[in-house]
Order: sequence, then C-alpha cells, then structure tokens
Amino acid sequence: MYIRNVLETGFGGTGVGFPTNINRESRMATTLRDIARELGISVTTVSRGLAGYSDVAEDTKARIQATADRLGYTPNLTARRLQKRRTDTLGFILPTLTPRFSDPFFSEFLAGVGNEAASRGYDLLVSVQAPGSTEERAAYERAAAGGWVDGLFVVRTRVNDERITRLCDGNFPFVAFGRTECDCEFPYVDEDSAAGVHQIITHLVDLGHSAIAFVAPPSYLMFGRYRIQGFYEAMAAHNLEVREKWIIEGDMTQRGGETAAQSLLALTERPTAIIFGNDLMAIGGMNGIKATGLQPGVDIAVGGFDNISLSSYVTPSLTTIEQPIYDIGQRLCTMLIDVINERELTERHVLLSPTLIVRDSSGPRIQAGSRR
Amino acid sequence: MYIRNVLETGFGGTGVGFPTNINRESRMATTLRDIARELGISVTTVSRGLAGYSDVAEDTKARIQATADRLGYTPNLTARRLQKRRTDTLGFILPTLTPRFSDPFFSEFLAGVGNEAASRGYDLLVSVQAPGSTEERAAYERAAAGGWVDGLFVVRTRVNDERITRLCDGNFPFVAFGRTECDCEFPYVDEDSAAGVHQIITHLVDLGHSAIAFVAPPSYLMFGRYRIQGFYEAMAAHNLEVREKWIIEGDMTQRGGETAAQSLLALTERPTAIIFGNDLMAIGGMNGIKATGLQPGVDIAVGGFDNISLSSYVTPSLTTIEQPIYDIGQRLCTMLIDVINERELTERHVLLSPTLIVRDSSGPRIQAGSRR
DNA sequence: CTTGACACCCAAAACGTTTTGGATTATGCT
DNA sequence: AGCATAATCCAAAACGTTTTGGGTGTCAAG
Repeated sequence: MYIRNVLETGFGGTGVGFPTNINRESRMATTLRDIARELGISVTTVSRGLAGYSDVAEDTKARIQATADRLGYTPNLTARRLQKRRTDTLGFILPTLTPRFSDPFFSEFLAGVGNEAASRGYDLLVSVQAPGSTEERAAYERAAAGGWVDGLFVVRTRVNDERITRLCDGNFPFVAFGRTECDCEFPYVDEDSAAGVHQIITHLVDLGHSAIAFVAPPSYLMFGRYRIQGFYEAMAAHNLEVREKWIIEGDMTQRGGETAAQSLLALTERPTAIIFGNDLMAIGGMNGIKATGLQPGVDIAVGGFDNISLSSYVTPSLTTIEQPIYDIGQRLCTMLIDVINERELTERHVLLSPTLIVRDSSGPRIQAGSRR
Repeated sequence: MYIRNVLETGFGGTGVGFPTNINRESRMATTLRDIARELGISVTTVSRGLAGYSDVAEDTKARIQATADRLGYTPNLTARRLQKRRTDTLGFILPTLTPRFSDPFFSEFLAGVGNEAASRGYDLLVSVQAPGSTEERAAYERAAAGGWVDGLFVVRTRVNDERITRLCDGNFPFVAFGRTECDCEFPYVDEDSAAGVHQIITHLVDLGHSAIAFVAPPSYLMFGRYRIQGFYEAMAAHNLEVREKWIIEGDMTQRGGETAAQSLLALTERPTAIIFGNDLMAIGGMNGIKATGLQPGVDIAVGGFDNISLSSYVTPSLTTIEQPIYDIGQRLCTMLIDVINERELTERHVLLSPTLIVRDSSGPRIQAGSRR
C-alpha cells in the first residue's frame, strides 16, 4: 500500500521531530464556543462580553462571566495571538560562552527584565545559544520573522554585531544592552566602560600604583573593546607606560581570571595592581594570587568590574565599578515595550556614568618604591 | 455618534491594555500563500513541500524551497501552534523571594534546562513571580489551561504545594525539582537533603564538634523541611544535644546568613560550628563571623549547601554539599519532554545521593575542649 | 482497452480567537 | 405614523498554518 501523510524525510521549517501527539483526551480545554453553546448565544457576543465591550448587555455579560467561570474557561493564547498578530512576549537569547555557564550577569539581568515584563503583562521567552553559532543566527531569524516574539533584547553586544544589523534591516523591535560599530541607529542602554576604567585607574594611581595590568574581556565584545580602549587612554592620561605583557584577554570566568593572574605573577616584571574585566574574573584572580603566596589587597591591588552581589562578600572585598544590571534590565524592558507599541522614547541612547566602589582589594596606599 | 468597537472598560482575559497596534506596514512577513501565488500552486502543496512529504515532486519541492528562500519565508509559529495544538515551549515560573534577587541557583538551573531544551528544539518561557502571590497562581492557571506552554517546571517545591496539586488535577504535563507532601504522584528529581545534612554533621563530628548550629532554609520550602528534619535526625544519631536557640531560619540570601551568624555568635553559649542551609547564606555568614572578629574555618567551622561555583573561590573556601543543579536541570528537561510526548519515563522519581565537598571552612580537627 | 498502482496535486476544513459590518428590536421624538 | 437613535446581538471573515479526503493523469500489466 502507498503510504501518505507520513513524514519520511527531514523537516523544512523549524519544527521538531517528535512523534505526533497522541490525543491527550483528558485535557479538552473549554472554548468560547462551549460557553456560547451553553448559553445559546453567539461566539461573538461571548468574546465581546468577556472583553468588556459596551456592546453587550450587563446582564448577558454577567451570565457569560458566570458560565465562563463555571466551565473554567481560559482563553487560548495561541489563537488570540494569531488573530491579534502580537504575542505579548519578549525574547532574550542568552549568549553563553561555555555551555555550562553560570554568570550572575544573566540572572540579575533576567530578574530586572522579568519583573518589569511581568508587571506590564509580558512574558519572557528565553533561548540559550552559543554566540556566533548558526543556532543563534537561526533563533534571531525566527524571532525577527516568525511572529515568535514582539521584541528582542540583545545583550553582550559584539563589535560589528550581525544580530543588530539583521534586526535593523528587518525593522524588528529590539533594544540592546551595549553599543556596536555599525551605521544603524537603535535604542540602547550602556555603561560608559571607558570612564569606569578611568576611575579605577585613577584610584590605583592615587594609591601609588603605576605598574597596572589588565585582564581584559574578550575584544570581540563591545564592552571589552571599550574597556581595553579606556585602559590605554587612562594610562596615557596618567603618563603611565603600558606593557603589552600586562594585558591579557580573559574569558570572563573565575577560572579564566585565576589563570590570567597566575601568568601575570609569573612574569619577571610583575605588576603591582591588576584590573579584571569583570568581577567573576577578579574573584578567580584573587584566588590565583593567593595560590602564588601573595595576598590580594596587600601585595597586589585588585580591581573588578560589575559589582555583582558577591563581590562584597569575598575576602578581601572587591574594589569594583558598579554596573546596575538589574536597573538596566528594567529600563531596557520599558524601552522595548515602548518601541513595540511605537511610542516615542524619551531617551533612545542611555549612557550611564559608572561609580567606583572602593573596598579592600585595592589595598592601602603603597610606597613609591616600585615606581619606575 | 455612537462609538463601537472601542474598549471602554477593563479586560476580561489576560490581555494587556496597550493601544491597538498601528499597522506596522514595513513588516509584512511572507506567508505560504505568497509562495503559492508566486508559483501558481496551492498552499497545501507548498506546506507539504516544505515539510518534506513524499507527496510532492522533488522538482516542485526544489522550486518551493527556492522561492521560499528568495522571499525570506519563515513560518508563522503562532499559526503553526494553533493548528498543531502544541507550542514547543516549556514554561518556568521563577519564584523570587525578593523582587531584586540574584540566586545562582536560578541561573545554573536555567542553563541546564535551557541548553537541553534548545538542543531538543524547545523554547523556554520564563515568568518571574513572587511565590504564593495571586500573580503566580494566575501564571500557573494560564499555563495549565491556555495552551501557553506544553509543559512546566516546578522548582523550589513547597510543603503542600498548591501549584503541584493544581497541575496534577488539571493533568498538565510537568516535572518538579523537589518533592512535596500531597497524595498526587508526579515525576521529580530531588536531592536527598537529609542525607546531605547527615554527611556534613558526621564530618563536623569527626572534626571534634558537638556544638553545631543550623541556619535553616525557610521551613515552608520542602527542601528546607527535609534539611531541618535531617539535622535533628543526624544530631540524634550522634547523640548530640540540639539547642533550639541554635536553629535559626534564614531567608537564603547572603544578608540573611550574615545576620543569622551574628545573632548566633551573640549568644552566651556559642556553637563551634554552623551549618547554613545554602551556600549564599554560608558566604554571608562567614562575613558575619569575620565582623565579630572570629575567623571562619579557624574559630568557627562553617558548612554550606549547594556547591555554587563561587564557593570554592571565597576565603576560606567553603565546605559544602554538592548539588548538581545544572545536571538536574538537564535531566528534568529531558524528563519533561518525555512526559509531554507521553513516553514512559525510565525513572519517575529520582533521588540523588549528595556528596560532601570538604574545603577549608570546616577547619581542622579541634580539641575536645568545647565538649559538654 | 481496461484496471490498478503510482505520482502528484489541491479544495476545504480545522485550530480558537477577534473584528467587521451589519441586523433586529425597542424607545423616544415629531 | 414615521424616523432617528440606542441597545443588543450575530454571521462571516480573518489570522496562517496543517490535515483530511480526495482528484487527475500516467504507465505498465492483464
């Protein structure tokens, strides 16, 4: 016999290859039609009644509501979305460097975005994809064209970020945490990383340091770029020499910070201070320093970036640059909702001034002994 | 004039009150119909062609694919979902105690779930809601009935968890991280918390401790309950006296651990060891201990729970009970997908045996001097 | 020259909602 | 009575996809 309606080959779309769902009979949700049939009125009236249109008599409204409650009616979101052509959902594609990541950055950002979204009646669709992967590209593609979400958050912007150019081209609503190098104009919130590095270097110089190393974030990330740039500028502004060996690119993890610190301390000419591109690396770095028998905050000054909630709890507590990720998430969320609803943004480009948080890891004033 | 079709009153459903979307004309996505019209064939054939049915001539398939690519076709997921009656989306309602949370637990769990989901072609819908709030209830209601998601993760199970009873009643696919006290049967993964506490207490007893305090997780959380219970049992097993004053309920945050530690050390009869209900509290607690001039790991032994990635980076490094949250997330995700697709689970109830990770915070063997 | 088998295609229905464009009846006003 | 107005209600279309239940033409075997 000739078999039809059976999927033999691969899939064309983005669907998934699971066996067709056997009828889950126990879960027959009640629909508008059920209510309508029950009351002997039309589906239209039920729909409009529930939606509160003045079109429907108060008395009818009440009866509709009553049977809706009795039958345990919940609107089918998918159908609603199809008709309204909006999903009331915001998308967020997590760029995880390592599959097994655990970056407080994300949970804090998610908290800010999530709380704000929830209070505005939006849901959050999260997808985890390796940055630059084809899967990531596919996810953005799907987002931009498939009615997957109403708008997107782009985080950890990259230098020449193809995600952004793609979304700009497609004219898809999105907001970014961070800037990028491209011609297109888009709403973003960013922290002035260069200014942050400047502050921390000034702080270290004030403490008497001049041999300052930098464990940089990956340079393909825009904020990495800015921080590195800021590092050079600030060093120049203080007339300090920059040694190329004292600049190492880290991978944003504790382990990365640890190994970076150790390789810096293995140099014949050691720095007296190390700035890390984020707190996670700084915390790992301090461990690396301890492992070589030195004390961070005493023998080596350490500075971080982000002020994650744990940085005040490590020992020594971490001198760092505050980055209010939660607030940024919240703010970006309201911005995105405004963009989606085509409201004018009061500010399309927000550049936050960082604040230095001095704790113990930068240590006390040192003798000018190590000056060169 | 009488105005119609304008929403004067509130909404009936779960919709949101934004102005009706002004036609975003620039974003007219191409549909199957566009492709069909272009090729002069039917929508059916286009759909089946893209889906790879043998129903369609190879040549036609190729032409369909070509124009689909040319027109930049992406299937409308909402329409697909409505028709297929499945969303290929898994739901996750984050119970955040404080609005401004930042718990590595969630980011790690999200990573595990998210990676697994992505590789299986599922998306993740995340909502942030305060535990026990009406909004949380509404979110679960919507999930269970509205075709919002295909299945749910329930985390941080509570004693007598109404979320679980509700989902069981509704026969909705879900899996839980943790058990609960109710009659219903459901798939879960949990760690044997009681056994974990047992291990850590045995470790402390081996080191010579007998005056052991416990900063417990909230007792309305099921794992809190188990850990408290385990504490009593283990103490009894070692013939150690439990002082009620040495048991404090914490709020799972660093700050909570800090204040708990300080109030324990303010007692006239001090414990020599403190076990914290999670690593976050333990890290905060160690700071509290330092603040009173004592050294954790030297004057006071400290144990945690979870083994978050930072616990090996604090000073002293934290002795704790490993809880492989990432793996649990991954495992729960495959379980949930199996449940959704009505496959038999190989294991419906997984109870993981914890492993003790000894680091510096539990300190060396002490004199039996403080024995009573 | 039938008769199947086969390869390819399609119209219509369905999913559950909202919107459109009236229809129907009652009410008040000249 | 005649006419506008108000108060309710509703059938049908639409959203974009997949599934159902066929149809049509070709070719080889009888």
